Amino acid sequence: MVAGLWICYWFPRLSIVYEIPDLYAIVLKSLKSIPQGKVTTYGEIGKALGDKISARAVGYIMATNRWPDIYPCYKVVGSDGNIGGYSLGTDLKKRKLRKEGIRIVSGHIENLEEIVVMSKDLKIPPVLESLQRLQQYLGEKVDLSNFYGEPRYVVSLDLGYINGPPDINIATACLFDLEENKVLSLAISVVPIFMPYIPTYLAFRELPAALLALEKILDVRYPDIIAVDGQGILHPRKFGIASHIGVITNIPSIGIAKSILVGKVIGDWKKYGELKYAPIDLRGEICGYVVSKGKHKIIVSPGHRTSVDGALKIALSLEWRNNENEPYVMRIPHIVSTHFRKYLRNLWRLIRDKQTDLTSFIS
DNA sequence: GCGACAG
DNA sequence: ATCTTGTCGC
Ligand SMILES: [Mg+2]
Repeated sequence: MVAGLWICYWFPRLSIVYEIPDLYAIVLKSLKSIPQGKVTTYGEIGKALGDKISARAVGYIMATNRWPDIYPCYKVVGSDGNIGGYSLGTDLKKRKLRKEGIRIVSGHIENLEEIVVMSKDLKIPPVLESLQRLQQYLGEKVDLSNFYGEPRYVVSLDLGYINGPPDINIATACLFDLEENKVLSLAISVVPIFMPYIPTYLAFRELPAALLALEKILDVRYPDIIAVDGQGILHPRKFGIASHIGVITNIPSIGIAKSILVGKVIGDWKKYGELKYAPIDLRGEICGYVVSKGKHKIIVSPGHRTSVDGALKIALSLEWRNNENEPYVMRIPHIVSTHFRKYLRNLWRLIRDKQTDLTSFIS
């Protein structure tokens, strides 16, 4: 009997989750239609998906292909003609390509333009275009006027990953009382996901697990605001994951990230107690701020029903502990997700390897 | 060739 | 984001 550890889960009620494509299946299945003697590139597949920025994610899907005999990922090479990597060895990739009559000189295909299958000829629907349109459509609903009053109850959201495939998300939603500075509730979700990380499409990777945990917390209490690990409107389409969660729940939200996706810090730092902050410009508009404490920094931007200044004001009010790299309220879901991930990983290793220690592990 | 790319 | 031990800095 093969060892197993199964986590049972259900989908969030919010319907966006059903629109998220299985990029692994789409890309892997498309490889079967590449004719003998032809190849394609990571970039062409990315273009066919609807955004060339996904080229590296395509590489990740190839690298983690568990069925190389069924899905011929050796037919995908670099756009400069370099044949690229192969988990079964680069030599085998060369041999498989040569067997189809493809000429390779020092790891390089000389006549790539003659044998490459272009994006329009790949059997791949432009799913990223649809997701981008969804971001633009929902982005028009973002409200940047500030909600009324001082926030007391906040839900902070963050995730950890177990690498697959399928990758698994562990999301933690933390209901936190800013007045008493204490945790009121935690909700943890474990969800397999079929979207790789693609810059500017992060939400579609993290939304299913994040919403599942968030919905459970909303059964306890609606918070004044949701603080999401990621960007709000500091996004090419002004619709990062914090805005996305804000709009589909219609709850005020802010994004708190550790680095910038787009935009530029404008000089002109100001002091606020132990903190310093400076505005971030996106296409001539101030869309967020960098807030720093010592060597650590966070990037804050409004998500929904919050103003840029309102988001800054909240960020400046959050408590940082010791020399930690982010405010305490954001650190909790991060730590909980990480611990839960390690717990699951250790439990799995135990089931797989050393049955006899199971009782002592659990106690 | 270099830089840029939330998690 | 994760992998992974000891090691460096405050
Ligand atoms: Mg995170």
